[in-house]
Amino acid sequence: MSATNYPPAIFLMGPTASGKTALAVSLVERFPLEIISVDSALVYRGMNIGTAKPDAATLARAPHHLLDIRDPTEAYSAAAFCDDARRLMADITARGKVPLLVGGTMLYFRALLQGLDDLPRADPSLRKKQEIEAASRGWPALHVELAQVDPVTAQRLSPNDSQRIGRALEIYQLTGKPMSALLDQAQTALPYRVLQLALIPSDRAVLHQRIATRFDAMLAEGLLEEVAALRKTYALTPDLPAMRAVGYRQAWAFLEGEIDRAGLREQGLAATRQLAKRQLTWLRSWPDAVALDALADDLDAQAFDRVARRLNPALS
RNA sequence: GGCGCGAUAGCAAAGCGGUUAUGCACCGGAUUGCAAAUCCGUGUAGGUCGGUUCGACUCCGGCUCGCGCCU
Repeated sequence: MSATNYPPAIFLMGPTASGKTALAVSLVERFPLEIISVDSALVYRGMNIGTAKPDAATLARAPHHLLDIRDPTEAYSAAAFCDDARRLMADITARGKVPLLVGGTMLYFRALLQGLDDLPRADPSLRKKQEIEAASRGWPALHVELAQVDPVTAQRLSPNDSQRIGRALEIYQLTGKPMSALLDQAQTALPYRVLQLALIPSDRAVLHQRIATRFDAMLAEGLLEEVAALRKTYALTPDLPAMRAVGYRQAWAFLEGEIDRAGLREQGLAATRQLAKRQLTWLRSWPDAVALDALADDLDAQAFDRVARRLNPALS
């Protein structure tokens, strides 16, 4: 099957608070699309306010796949997302519809598009051991250890990059081979003709303002109560991926008495701004993205036009 | 009115008569099973006027402002 015969798919990418969900809902109402969420935090059950998860009314109009598929005590991953998303895309396509992938977790988008190399999955017990090791000897010591078995990978990592040092060590321990020797194998690129839309706000200050307004709204809607309830329902710890999410980490610190109300707001806002900045860094060098100004008055019209062209070749 | 203390980068906060404090924020970057994570990079700033000095953010004095105490 040649590339031109691949079925269509649409990506809608953008930083937090750029209006992705609203646009996605409008698109679903006008085209035969089904939404797949591309978001590492929306997968968690019970995490609604702080993740700006679409509410029930919105979901009734525009169902989203991959929401509420994990407990906050569990981990999700780029690899798990790839499996889930590819499966859903095939189902949607078989139903005669077009998958619309919406979100801001850029690593997931890239992993889906390019495929992942054949690496072993994460091993929780190994990671636990690493944590203990690192706590007593420090990550730089583990970095030195990595340099002995995988100098190539150690070279490109900072001695403090806990996560990547841990993963590289984990891969070596699981396979007996250095991570660097396992990369660049045949990855399977996504077999779809993908229209990649990127919502990029032209004015950072306006995005920051939207972030502030939204964070205050989350506080008013009961973000703290949500986190307190989660802590009662689940055996949570602050190092779980779910509790390290923006807003949740700060709410946790507040509930622990580590920061006051002002610190909660200040640190929550800063963390959200930093998240948006990192997302924009991905987008800035994204190869085939069609950039749309998230703040444009005719944003919907522009997006509808792009989507229509892709879905109805006769129009273009 | 008098006395004392202080005035340092967006915020906080040190040392120092002549080489980068530092932390946070902001900004830029990296990113292969935790990614809303993790990590990397970028700052001549010293209230104001004058003096001392080869050289002052650092010493001295005036002024302004702030804080405290006193009458």
